[in-house]
Amino acid sequence: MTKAIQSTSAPSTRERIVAAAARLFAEFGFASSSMPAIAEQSGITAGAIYRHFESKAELLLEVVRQALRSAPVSARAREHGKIDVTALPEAAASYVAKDLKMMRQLSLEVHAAASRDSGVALLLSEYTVDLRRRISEAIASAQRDGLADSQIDPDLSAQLYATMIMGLNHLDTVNPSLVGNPVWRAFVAERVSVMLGLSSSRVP
Amino acid sequence: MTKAIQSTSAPSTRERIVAAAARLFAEFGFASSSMPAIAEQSGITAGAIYRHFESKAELLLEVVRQALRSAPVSARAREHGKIDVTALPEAAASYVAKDLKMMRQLSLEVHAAASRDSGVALLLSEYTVDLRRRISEAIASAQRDGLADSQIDPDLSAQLYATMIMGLNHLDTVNPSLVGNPVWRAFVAERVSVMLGLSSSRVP
Amino acid sequence: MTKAIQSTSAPSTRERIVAAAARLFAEFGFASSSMPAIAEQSGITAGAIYRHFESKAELLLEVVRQALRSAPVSARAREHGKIDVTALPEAAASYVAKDLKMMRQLSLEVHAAASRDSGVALLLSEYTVDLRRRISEAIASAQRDGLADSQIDPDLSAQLYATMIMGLNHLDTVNPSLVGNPVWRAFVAERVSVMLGLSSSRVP
Amino acid sequence: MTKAIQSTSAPSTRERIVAAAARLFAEFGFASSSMPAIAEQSGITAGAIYRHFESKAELLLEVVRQALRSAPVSARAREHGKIDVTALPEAAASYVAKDLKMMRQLSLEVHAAASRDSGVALLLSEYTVDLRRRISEAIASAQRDGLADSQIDPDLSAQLYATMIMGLNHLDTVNPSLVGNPVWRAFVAERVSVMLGLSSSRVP
DNA sequence: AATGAATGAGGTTTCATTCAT
DNA sequence: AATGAATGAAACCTCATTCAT
Repeated sequence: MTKAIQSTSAPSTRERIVAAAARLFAEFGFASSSMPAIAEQSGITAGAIYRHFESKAELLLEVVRQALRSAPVSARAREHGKIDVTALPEAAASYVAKDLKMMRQLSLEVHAAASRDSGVALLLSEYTVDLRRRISEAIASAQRDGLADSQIDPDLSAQLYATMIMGLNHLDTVNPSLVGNPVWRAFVAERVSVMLGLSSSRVP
Repeated sequence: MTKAIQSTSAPSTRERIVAAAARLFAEFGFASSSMPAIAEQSGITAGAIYRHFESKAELLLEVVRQALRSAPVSARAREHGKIDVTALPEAAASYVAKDLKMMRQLSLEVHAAASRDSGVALLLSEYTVDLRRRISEAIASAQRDGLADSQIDPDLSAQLYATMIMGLNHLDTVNPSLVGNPVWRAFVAERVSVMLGLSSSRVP
Repeated sequence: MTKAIQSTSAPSTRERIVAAAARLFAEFGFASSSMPAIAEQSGITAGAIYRHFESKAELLLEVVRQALRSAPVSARAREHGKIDVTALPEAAASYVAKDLKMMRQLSLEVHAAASRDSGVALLLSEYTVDLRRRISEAIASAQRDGLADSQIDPDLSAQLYATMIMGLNHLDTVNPSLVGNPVWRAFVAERVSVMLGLSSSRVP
Repeated sequence: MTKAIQSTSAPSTRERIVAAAARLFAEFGFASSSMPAIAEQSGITAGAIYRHFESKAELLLEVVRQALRSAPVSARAREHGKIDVTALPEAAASYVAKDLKMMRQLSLEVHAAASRDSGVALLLSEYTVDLRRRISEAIASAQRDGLADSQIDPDLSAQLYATMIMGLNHLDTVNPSLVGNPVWRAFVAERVSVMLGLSSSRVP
């Protein structure tokens, strides 16, 4: 209750720092986002950040934690407890939305950071391993229900799904004109569906 | 001809600089790769780099140019002139090879750089636009020949193919255990084939 | 009376601050002992120190005051009113005791501070001038009683005695293996005695 | 030869840095001497120091090395190879000279640094151990020649001599009025002689 | 009396770049 | 073509101190 109220009321300094850092990390990358710049965006001084985070690396970890918590897939999963396999294609397609640009860039930055910071790597690994398992289970369950092609390995399928999502995070760089494009969005959903063996494309 | 000879003989200083920069950019990122570090890896001094490149940004451009030139897809395309659509799934699958780790990381770094450096963005855009066009044409051609599902938009298909490849570049971070895994490799090829509508997965 | 009770009961915050500061100054030096570190050792916050001391320099002064008050030589002198010359060699020798390490280090830090802070210099000067005068008088008195070689200038002798004590403060750095060594301790007492002309080393 | 010439010709940047650092360390202490301050005294920028020394700690080590090399006792010893015991009292007395103030302060700072920096501690230890051994041997040799009281342990005597010298380094703080005072100087020489058992003060 | 957030200055160090040699 | 010294800016971080609570 208190939490809910806080999240809508004026953000605390700590929250402002994390938000500013996330924004800057997404836009300029971790290495090119200076503590003074983050401080300025937070309305405080660089030194003050150290009242809230031990180091820049610690701040990065918090940004990563929040980013993972608010990722579209995990958000949906949290609500429903179990992942609904029929929602997967649309979940992937939702990554092309215009207003998720910062989320996409931040996601890429998180992955880049993971290959350079073991703390981030651990966080990300825990997250992806868990998510992959749940997607895999959802697919397997769908296969048992006859809703998905049971010839396809669920684990690898989940992995390929995650791979595609990582690819979609590059949309702004690879083809900005498709950002927010509804035709492209529908196309992604439909092809991912086929890729996962969900579409009964084999009806005569 | 001269080039071919040079590439097998002892590399010139310029080549050594570019190779060192590519390696470091891939491993640590552009911002975290210092000119002294690049120089050291090249066997020279930081100041000497400026005899060959005007600035660090210029060096980045050259690294990007060479990276694009040696990307698996474009390499294949250069040889055959036209892209063979049936080779596309295997080309994508080849991205999971163990010895391409640096290429994958460099590819990601190039895309990250593109979102921050307009020069890199231009180079990358020219490259991807051209590649996408050729893939699109290859798919369209295959469709006319009855080798591919003609219900699928070739442009969007090419785009999705490129997206998947970008996703595959993240393999080392997302699931290192799959790197070089032949089962995964075959799976990727097969599912990409389906995704592009190349497989006659429709039972007779 | 009140003091005596306090010194055995739980120490006041002020006392804890001074004790913590003395410990840290002795170990790391004044400049390298931060207010937050002193606060932490005192079980309070840095800001709280300023309720008790105007500044770090003021805190240093108080530490110096207490250090001078509790120095072995001055402590003995306070008790007996007058200095007993025959006790001087043993007083010097007592500086090598194992449990006085912190006192030695603090003494050195006080002297170092004196050469950089005029307030400390004044305090130290008052202390040493007074002490030297009393030692000198004790020696002169002993000379009149035929207990000391009267050929030796009492003032310079007192000065040399103080010099030797400063040297002994360096024992931990100069030769840690001698700390607490009883042979060394006896040697120091005996030689200082000779140095001051107290020993009738002249064979009859 | 070349060295001798260099030491009189214009000093190199490195030499200027070390000299400036020694001066500042002596006056303000290591912790309170900033790299910008050292740089300014050397006529360069703070960053430039790092072309010559890896870190501030490394610079300290070099300052210590040179300080030990140019200490009066070691200088004398280097010239003559062996230490002449009859010169010891005068060597100690020479520490009170007016123009050695910086040397005294630097010596104290070196000892202070030794208790906080293991690198310095090692350097200092090697130096003092060696010096003590040679003084001890000189005393023992003198005892065999009947020039010194053979009742006195040479090792402890050498130790006490070193202790006295450390005490003399505090002259500027303890009693500035004695700096350069010839009477004091003679007194020190005479009493140290007695302390070491060199004076035949026992003649009837 | 004490906390904890904040500031502003300053600390060490790195870096892209220039230039005399 | 290359070195090595140097600069000036900027990086991360710490600290003495203040102040609202």
